[in-house]
Amino acid sequence: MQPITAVRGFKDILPEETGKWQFVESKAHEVFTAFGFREIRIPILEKTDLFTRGIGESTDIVEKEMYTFLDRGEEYLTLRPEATASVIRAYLEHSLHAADPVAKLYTIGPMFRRERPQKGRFRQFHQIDVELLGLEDPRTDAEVMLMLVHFLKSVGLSEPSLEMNTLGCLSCRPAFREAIMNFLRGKEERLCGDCQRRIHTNPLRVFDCKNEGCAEIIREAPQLLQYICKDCHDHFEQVQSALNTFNLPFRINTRMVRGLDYYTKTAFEVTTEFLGAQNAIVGGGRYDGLIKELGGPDIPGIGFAVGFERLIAMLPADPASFRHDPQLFIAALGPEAQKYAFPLCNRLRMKGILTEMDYLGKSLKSQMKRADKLHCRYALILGDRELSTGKLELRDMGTGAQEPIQLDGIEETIIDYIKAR
RNA sequence: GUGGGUGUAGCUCAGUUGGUUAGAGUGCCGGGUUGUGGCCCCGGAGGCCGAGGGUUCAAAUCCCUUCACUCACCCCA
Repeated sequence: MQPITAVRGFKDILPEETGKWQFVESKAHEVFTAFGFREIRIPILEKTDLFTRGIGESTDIVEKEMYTFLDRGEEYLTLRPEATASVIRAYLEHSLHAADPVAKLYTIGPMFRRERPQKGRFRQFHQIDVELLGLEDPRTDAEVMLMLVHFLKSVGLSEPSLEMNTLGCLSCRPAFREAIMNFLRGKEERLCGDCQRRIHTNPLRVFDCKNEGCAEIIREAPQLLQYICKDCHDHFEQVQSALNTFNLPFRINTRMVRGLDYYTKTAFEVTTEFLGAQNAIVGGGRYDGLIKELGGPDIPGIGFAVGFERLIAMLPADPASFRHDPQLFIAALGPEAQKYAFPLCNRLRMKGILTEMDYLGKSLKSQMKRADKLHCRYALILGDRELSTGKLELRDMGTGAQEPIQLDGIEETIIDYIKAR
């Protein structure tokens, strides 16, 4: 019988790794809370229409990557491929905009896209998703990017490289799109196959084609900045000047485009060279038309999504700060000592001391080995001899120093020792 | 969806031109005299050599199929 394995592209996160996950999550809560964002938890399953309307029908995500199924022959449901649409759905469904026009929300959880797995890309992956709804002030764009970089630094990335661009808005982008299509017409045969297709689906994507021939052609193409409306232009300038007030380094990348249709004006990314082809660890931008598109009032928004696995992959291997090593190992010898050790062990745990003991009646040597393997800070040696004299041995596993401590009041003594370090 | 690479012990990998009971390191369990971890030494457990078929006296090794993993294209976080 073949054992059952996990589904392709779906990963177990083992105890060895979860320390890092908890660390990153706690930093996210800490930083986002300081900036006035509050957590929202939303379902993993949504009606399919939410994504076809939100993300854009002709995007790759919607066209071929969604886990969609017909629920009991009644309606189509989809495992969410991203979080923004769901957050906005919840925001509208509970009329959060009526209670307060400004909502600052974040959520952390799994997303699902049926792509071919590779380094940094899984079918179930996790995102830290942040959304700021109800403000179109360019300072909020800068503030969100500042918070993002601050968060990345606080988990240990040294110099996150922030790239930014403007994508224009619903009033100026169509004109630009038209200009690009005109420019590319007649040059089809010099473009790669993918780009020939893109001319009709999403001509802006030709800008970030890695094919050299396409890059050469596109170099002479019209630039968005020539077509952008005054409003978008001013917005872009003001975002930059706000970033400069924080001395936040950023690079303008006019070739950056976004894969989701809803983005307008500011778009940004944080990339890394350590992840191979999947180099984006954060993607985000403004989406001033999306809320209206999803049936709500005309409310602006901006947000970003951090690829959790990609971020984790950049963190140092296994610093002690991610681990939860036991503070004490009780090495009990013989049945009498065991009888004493068992309640002591659990009482200490209830006082918050990470305590382990042996249940197999092993030799002292073997118990000490286990204490060492678990990286325990102290070992408490408790045998019949100690029980009769009332003096136990407390061994510091780091230094090897060992000293007698009184059986009376042992819980308090141990707690004092552990807190003193 | 399209290419390339790889599947041998829990993990990382050897395994010659096909040739007896398939190896190492690491991890695990035990031991190196009475009750003390790390280093060292000794012993033990643990493999349908990814799965199925074929060639052959003989297959981990050659051929076919399939599955899985992985990297890249694509796409994106």
